[in-house]
Amino acid sequence: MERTEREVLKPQLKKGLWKPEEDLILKKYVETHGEGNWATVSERSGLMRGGKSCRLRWKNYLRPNIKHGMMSEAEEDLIIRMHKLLGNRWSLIAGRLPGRTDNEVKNYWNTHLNKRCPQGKRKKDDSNTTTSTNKKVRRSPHSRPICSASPKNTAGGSNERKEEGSRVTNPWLEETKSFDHDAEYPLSPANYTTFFYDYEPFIPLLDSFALCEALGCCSGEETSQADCMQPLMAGPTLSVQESHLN
DNA sequence: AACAACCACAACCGCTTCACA
DNA sequence: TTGTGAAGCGGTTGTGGTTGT
Repeated sequence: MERTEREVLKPQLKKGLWKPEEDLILKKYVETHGEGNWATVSERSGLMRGGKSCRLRWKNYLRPNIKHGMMSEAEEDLIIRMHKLLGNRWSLIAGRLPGRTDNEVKNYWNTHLNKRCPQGKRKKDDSNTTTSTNKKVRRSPHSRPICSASPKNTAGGSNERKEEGSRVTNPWLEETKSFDHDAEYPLSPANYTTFFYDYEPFIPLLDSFALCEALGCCSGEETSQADCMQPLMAGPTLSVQESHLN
């Protein structure tokens, strides 16, 4: 078996599942030195793991207050509604679920909830979707997410940041202006299987109460939008809604 | 019992964005 | 203003357990 260039360059890095003793080392290291500087963790802690791997392991598994196990019905319901609203923005959704990580939410969606959305389920032979064979190919910004009317981001990148960004134009919206194939759904080119917005800042344009409605958090008795959203604002993020409410 | 198929989740990968020199 | 490393993100793959034949 030929070794890849990466393996030659970093032959010492271990991959695969973490062992309990490795967890212990990482946990002790972070407790002593704090989070951050992940690139140096391997050499300073003695772990034969890459910084990325250490960071992920800490973030998704070892960090205090991480909740493991079954999702409650409330959590599940919130994921569904948030996903409907935000699309595959797992970190944002996870931010609403104390103790849950983006990876966990993402996995839960893909393995449990996605099944309930058959029309959006990816097919292996669907040329519009990303498969193992086209993984390296940069995804078109117009690629559809599964089963959602969502502000899908383009491949990679942190999406919250984009919302705060100064980008004003959106190639997707610009391009749709010239679409003339479907008057009823001007934002939904015919070859896209589901309707969604590909423009992050669309969210602030949402009426707050519409947002509440989508999330089902309004009882009608709240005195303000902030009160209404309060139960969903437990986490540290969701800057979109928060900023919109302020 | 042995094997295959399926499922759930952990981990990896490639990319973008940010912070800072 | 630009370059670079670190961090964060979502998509995808790998692995181990479970179920069916």
